[in-house]
Amino acid sequence: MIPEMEQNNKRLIETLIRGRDSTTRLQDLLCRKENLNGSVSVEDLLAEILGSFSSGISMLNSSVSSENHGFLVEKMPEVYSGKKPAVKERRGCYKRRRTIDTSVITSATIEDGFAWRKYGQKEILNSKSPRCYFRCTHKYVHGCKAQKQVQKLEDGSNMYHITYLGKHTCPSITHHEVVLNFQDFKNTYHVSNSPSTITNAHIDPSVKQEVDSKGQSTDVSDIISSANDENTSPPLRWDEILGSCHEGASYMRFDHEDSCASTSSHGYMYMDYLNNDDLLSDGIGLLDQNVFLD
DNA sequence: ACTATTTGACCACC
DNA sequence: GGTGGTCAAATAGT
Repeated sequence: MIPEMEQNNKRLIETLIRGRDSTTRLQDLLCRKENLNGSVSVEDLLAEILGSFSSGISMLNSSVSSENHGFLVEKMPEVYSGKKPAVKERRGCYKRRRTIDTSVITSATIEDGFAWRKYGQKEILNSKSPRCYFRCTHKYVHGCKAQKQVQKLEDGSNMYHITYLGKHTCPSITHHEVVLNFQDFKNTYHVSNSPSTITNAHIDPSVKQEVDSKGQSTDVSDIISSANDENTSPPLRWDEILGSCHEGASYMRFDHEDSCASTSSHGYMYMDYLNNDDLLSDGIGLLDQNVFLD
């Protein structure tokens, strides 16, 4: 990797870590107020944010530390080709991977911005929660070998233990993906005092794809745009939101306005993951994670 | 019709 | 032989 790029990535990681730590402190403060008036759990929202930070940091860390520039190149053991058995009788005849690039994180959400397809679920000995197995949606299209395993923690924290195996090699995923996701997140973020319920929303994949293709990057500390409604607070800076406690902010909302295309959308990103205790047993794959286009 | 998920079976590894 | 990772037929969803 180019030293300057690596330096920027390290700075970004530090920024993400700082944001995560600030959110943790905010979580500690807000949790004492015990959900005074909300049907929406502030704790859940904060846990979601923390999960996003953790995932991003983890992915960036693995990317920075890789000699192969992140997701682009990966060495896989010869024994695991990923090819289907030639004949039906050979079903299940494969070699286990033993030396593979893995990273492990604990996150409040299974969402990480990549497109996954669930291919298996297994009850694990001495574990109440099953382990779910995911592969990259683009496995057969682009030969992407990325996989992940997800298992819910048993400590009642609604956290997930996520193991990533291999790296994304599919063309739609680039090293900058995480940064751009983060930027998209940042550019469309504002805080409102209005009461509301959490619903689910997804950014239009085509819009996202277009943003990705621009490959542009801006300073994380840029002023956050504000697509206001009548109850919206004054525009806040990203570092103001996550670097300090914003008193009175009762929920967080995303508005998506695409400056490149003539489309816009708004809503609450990924917010309905956390309140669903049955995600794992019912199939995490039910979630719409197909963010990228083939 | 096509794609994604579920789930029982198969098989490598310990 | 037990456990965990993967396959693939059946099923569900769009």
